[in-house]
Amino acid sequence: MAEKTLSGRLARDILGKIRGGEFMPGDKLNAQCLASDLRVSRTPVLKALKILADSGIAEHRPNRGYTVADTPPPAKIKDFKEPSSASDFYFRLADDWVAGRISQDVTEQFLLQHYDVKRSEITSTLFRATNEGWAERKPGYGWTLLPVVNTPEAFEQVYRFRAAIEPAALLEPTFELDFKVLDELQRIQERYLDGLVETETADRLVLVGLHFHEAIIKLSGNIFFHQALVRVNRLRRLLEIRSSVDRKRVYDQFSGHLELIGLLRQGDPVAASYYMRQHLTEAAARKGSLQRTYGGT
Amino acid sequence: MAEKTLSGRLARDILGKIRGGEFMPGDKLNAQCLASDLRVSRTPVLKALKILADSGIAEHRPNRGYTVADTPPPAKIKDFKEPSSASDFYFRLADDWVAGRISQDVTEQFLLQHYDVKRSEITSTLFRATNEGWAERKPGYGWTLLPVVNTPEAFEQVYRFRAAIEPAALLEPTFELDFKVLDELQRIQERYLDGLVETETADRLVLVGLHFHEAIIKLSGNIFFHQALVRVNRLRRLLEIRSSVDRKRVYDQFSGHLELIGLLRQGDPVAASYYMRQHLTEAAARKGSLQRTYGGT
DNA sequence: AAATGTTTTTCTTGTGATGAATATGCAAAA
DNA sequence: TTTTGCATATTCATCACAAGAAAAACATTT
Repeated sequence: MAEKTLSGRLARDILGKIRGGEFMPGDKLNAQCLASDLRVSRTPVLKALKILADSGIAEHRPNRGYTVADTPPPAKIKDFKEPSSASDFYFRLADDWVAGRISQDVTEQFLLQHYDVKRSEITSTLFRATNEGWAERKPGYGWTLLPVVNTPEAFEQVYRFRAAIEPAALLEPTFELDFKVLDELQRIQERYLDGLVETETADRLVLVGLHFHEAIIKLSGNIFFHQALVRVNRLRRLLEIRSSVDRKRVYDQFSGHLELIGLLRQGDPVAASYYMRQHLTEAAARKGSLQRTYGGT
Repeated sequence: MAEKTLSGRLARDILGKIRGGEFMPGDKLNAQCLASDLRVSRTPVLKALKILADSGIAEHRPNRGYTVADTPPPAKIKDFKEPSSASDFYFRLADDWVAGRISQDVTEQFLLQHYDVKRSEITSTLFRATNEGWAERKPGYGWTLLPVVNTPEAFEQVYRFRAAIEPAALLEPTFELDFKVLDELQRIQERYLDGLVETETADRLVLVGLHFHEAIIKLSGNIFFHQALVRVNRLRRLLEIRSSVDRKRVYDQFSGHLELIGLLRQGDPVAASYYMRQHLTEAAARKGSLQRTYGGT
């Protein structure tokens, strides 16, 4: 299910709340509360609830609204998956460009013909690519795709940039520990070290790693550090997802994350900052050696 | 003249080349060369040349193309000014938002009715604002404008971020001195210290300051530092242009720039990096005190 | 050949209509 | 009074098509 409509996504979100324990079987699903919580009007929420009711996850009684069903049939639940990023036009375009399958100069018309997408999506994608720094509008018609992120040095440069901002972010005066966030992150890392590293996709492993760093930096309370990191990470996704992942290295990486959480819990941001710098420098060195063999593919 | 068309902008660009000495009176203006130089086809270049010929800046002889006129009438030249940023919808929207003249929640329809712009411009502006971090699409219809950049702390946070990246950028292994750039920057700073500080608009002074830092950081050879700086500077423009400028402080600032150039010329990036950190910390402290009195307006 | 002038083709933007989706207002039920 | 269900009003994406602008192809002159 591709969840193209708002109500479809809302159904997934509400199901997430149910599975996350926010609502227990028999609980009332108040339409107004859900609507303001999800920042939409009641109309799409009601549709979402109807979808859930049709799946047997919720129950509806006239003039009494919806409640969580007592025994949600688990078979239906997998219908509400997240859409995969591989189907995203942005990633397809980036992939084709990095792989050299399309020329440097493209027109919107060309993209319209060669990819099965709407014009609006082409516009927004090119706009986004411009913002990410790998596309540029020509003065007249057409666009130019830039080679920046394509070069092997880009990998190292990203790490050097992160080594400048991430340790600094931990030393911000507005930095504040949020144990709820730390607990959550710790749980995730442990779950992965406990086996998921072997079974999850490479794609997923990279994302979990990125998310860890973003969540930590967000604690700095300085949005500019966080935004900058999110931004370079978007590019990293383009680069790294294509490369294979050495799962042994992922163990080291995730253990390092746990170590960092430990230092933060001890209330020692200076040590944490220092450790973060180390963590990034190591990762950069590994990537560097990987990169040298990677150019040939 | 608003220069809405490509040929209009090309006319301005070509005039710039003439005034910059690239073409002398009597020189031939080869359409093909100009076209590939400006990355467009000959069609809009020819239109631009026609505009210039109509203004008496160029001359046209059938089947011989265009040449620079011997005595370009200076009166006409002021018609080819840059468009002012104040007329830019992006800045008008940002200004109205920061000043509290529009509500947090806006629909595209609302903007369409209250500003005299095309739908496409609204779309791209909101997209840009999203990328700058001060707007966000609601799940259903409408957009939410975010207060982030509005708060007084934003000023300080920007400076702290810059203090993290700018000195680090100067220490990048790929950092390379470009004396042409340094000479140019030095000339500009000196010209301003030599009187322009008093006469130019506050708007302009801020921009010159931003541009200096961006140009220096660009020398690092690491595009991620440069991009991050450009990005936060876009926000600073929104914030600072509204505030008045203390011209005495600008002298200090521009003298500091000259000092920095001096250190770079001596080939001492470590000292330059250290000086940069000082320079930014000072500026932050000044802004901080300014900010405390600024909140009331 | 190379540059210029001219024509043809291609690309993009703007407009308005349409329909689907969302927001909102109101009466009825709890 | 609050919540629900439904009817109505808005909002926005999309489509087709026309007009304008740029690119490319062609013809002509130097």
